[in-house]
Amino acid sequence: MKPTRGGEAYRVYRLLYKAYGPQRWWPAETDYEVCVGAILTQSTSWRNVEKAVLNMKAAGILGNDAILEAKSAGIARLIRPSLYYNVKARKLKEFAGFLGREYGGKVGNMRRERTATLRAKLLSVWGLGPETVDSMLLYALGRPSFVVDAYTRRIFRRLGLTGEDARYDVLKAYFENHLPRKAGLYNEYHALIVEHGKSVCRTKPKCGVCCLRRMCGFNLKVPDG
DNA sequence: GCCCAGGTGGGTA
DNA sequence: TACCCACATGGG
Repeated sequence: MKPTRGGEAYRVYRLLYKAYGPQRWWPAETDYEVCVGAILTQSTSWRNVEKAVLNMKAAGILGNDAILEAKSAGIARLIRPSLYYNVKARKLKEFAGFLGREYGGKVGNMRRERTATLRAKLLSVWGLGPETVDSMLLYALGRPSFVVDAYTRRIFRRLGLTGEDARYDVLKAYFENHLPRKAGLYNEYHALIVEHGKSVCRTKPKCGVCCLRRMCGFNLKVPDG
């Protein structure tokens, strides 16, 4: 199917954009900070991630070499606000080891790789799953790799646009096959989904559908397949 | 007290 | 493949 701006996926995007305006993500100062944040935000609210990132900055360890040199226990203590701090300290070290070995410790050096190749390599790193990897690809490198998260799954299931138990790659393909392959669009779309999800769709609505469905006037069609 | 937060890895059947 | 659980804590 040819990606189009006329489909339901794009229509939902326009509704969200109208409701919340441009989000201009990712909230970070450097590409490296985006990657660190992508790991720290796993199953954690951004507010807590911010505290952890500030602690790392204050301690001067928000860099690849510094993370490699630091002790796991020391990193864990700093990132305590982001939850799961022991496993996340290991994840930061695993990522730093990978980046050091493969790309000289520079996020920018990953740009020489094709997206599919880089995605596969990042997924092979312990602690980096599809959402974390796609966040790095999209927000640190500007690659058009759609990020699927719990909000995405919840909202689009309630809208009836995706299956009840669609797997990550199926949801990702739904967006990438129904939208123009533009990083800027994916960037705003995921950010808008998170904004909507945390502000409105956090609790399960009594009607069982996302409030977006009301915004759409209940006229959304379920796409084929 | 209960539920959830921008997941992921490992174990089991 | 499909579940379950561990990781871990604070705020609504």
